[in-house]
Amino acid sequence: MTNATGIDVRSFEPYYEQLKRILIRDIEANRAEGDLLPSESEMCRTYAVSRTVVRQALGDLENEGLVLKVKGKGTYVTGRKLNTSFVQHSLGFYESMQKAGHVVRSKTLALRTEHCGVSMAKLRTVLPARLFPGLADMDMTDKSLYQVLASEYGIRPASGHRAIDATALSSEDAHHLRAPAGQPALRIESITRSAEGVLFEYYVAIYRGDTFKFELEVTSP
Amino acid sequence: MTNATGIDVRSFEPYYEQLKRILIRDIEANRAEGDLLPSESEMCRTYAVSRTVVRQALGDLENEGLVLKVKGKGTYVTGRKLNTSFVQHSLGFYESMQKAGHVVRSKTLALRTEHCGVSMAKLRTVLPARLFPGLADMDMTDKSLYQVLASEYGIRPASGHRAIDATALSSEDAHHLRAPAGQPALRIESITRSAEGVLFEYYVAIYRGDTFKFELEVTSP
DNA sequence: TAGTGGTCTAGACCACGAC
DNA sequence: TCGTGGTCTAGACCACTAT
Repeated sequence: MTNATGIDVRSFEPYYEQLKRILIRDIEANRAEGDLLPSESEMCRTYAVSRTVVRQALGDLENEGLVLKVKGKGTYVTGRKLNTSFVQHSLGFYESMQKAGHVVRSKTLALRTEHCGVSMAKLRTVLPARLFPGLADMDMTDKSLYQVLASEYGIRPASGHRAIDATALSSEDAHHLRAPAGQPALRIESITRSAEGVLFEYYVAIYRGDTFKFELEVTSP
Repeated sequence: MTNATGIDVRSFEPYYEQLKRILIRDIEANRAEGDLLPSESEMCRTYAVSRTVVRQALGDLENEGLVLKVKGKGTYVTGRKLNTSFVQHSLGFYESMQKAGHVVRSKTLALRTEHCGVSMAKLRTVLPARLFPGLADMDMTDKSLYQVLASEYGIRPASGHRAIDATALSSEDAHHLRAPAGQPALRIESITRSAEGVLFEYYVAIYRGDTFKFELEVTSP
């Protein structure tokens, strides 16, 4: 039996593609962000297809950022690329995240500082150990790295270099960001120098592609 | 039977993750770009796993840009993130591509100009039709849009805004860039103003994440 | 304990590409 | 014709979540 909301077995289009279209239409018409979709086995019954088909359709939709699958709970509708944030260039990570309204927490691991912008970005910062004695012991939980460097060491960022590319989330980064591995991510590699020209900071930041945007103003030379 | 290059059935790691590691090691050690990997059914026999496992591993590797699956032919090794290029900010597309040593060809489609940086980037440019009478008829095959705008209309870019995010390649863009759909891509949305403040150009550029990098120098305000 | 998504098996038929 | 990857079925067991 085939109807307007079912799978057409005579179509040349694969079942999972048909199902994707059905689900997208359903989500856009009837679901809000955070809504729980029917379970995979229920979709099997509803659309009379095997779980392989349902999982391929939902897997594609997850890769496209429309839904999020959570083991043991279900499949949720996510925001649809609407919640972009802003990162001003020439700002430190903490400042730019705060400016965008995000809470920033950080953990200090030896001389490695790892910031976690609430399931948004992942960051690895490397600082020359010689320049910053005692930095590893400092409480950075709710302070900017730049604030600490300025107040404790008198070093302020003056210029820097940023390299931006797109990459697929590694499984480790995906875990930190609570996003599917392989999902597109913005990767920003950064070097910062003080006014004296001392190269004092290097970091690599990973941003979820579906929730982040990097914006800058440019002028002619 | 388990050996150094096989699947460990006692491991907590899923078979497809183990197989991914095995294949990545094999590719990095023994394969060159363009090489044909063993078929899926041969991998099933070699590693004593079902085709589901092999397909999940190869599907992940394709999403990560390491291999390319071709129906009826097989699975090929692709280039591995080595060929990054540079795009200077505050430059037009043509200039930045040329600076990076790329050949730029373009097609004029009505008032739409589409540049194709030899399987590297895809670009859509929108210009206000009122400001540029006759632009659609001009030969832009090997000229910069900015060159034409300056020589024919006396308009020069002075300032602009860039928004950069990461996205998955749509199947259409993937076709143009000869890359797998879903692969991470850098998306740059750009607005350019003349010295008089006239907003005269808007474009969206899609760059393959595995071959492109966007670099900029920043200074403290 | 019951339900969910994650992983896996052992098959099957298909369209496509090379021969 | 034969081998390839693409799609699909009908099961199974698992870890995780909630109650």
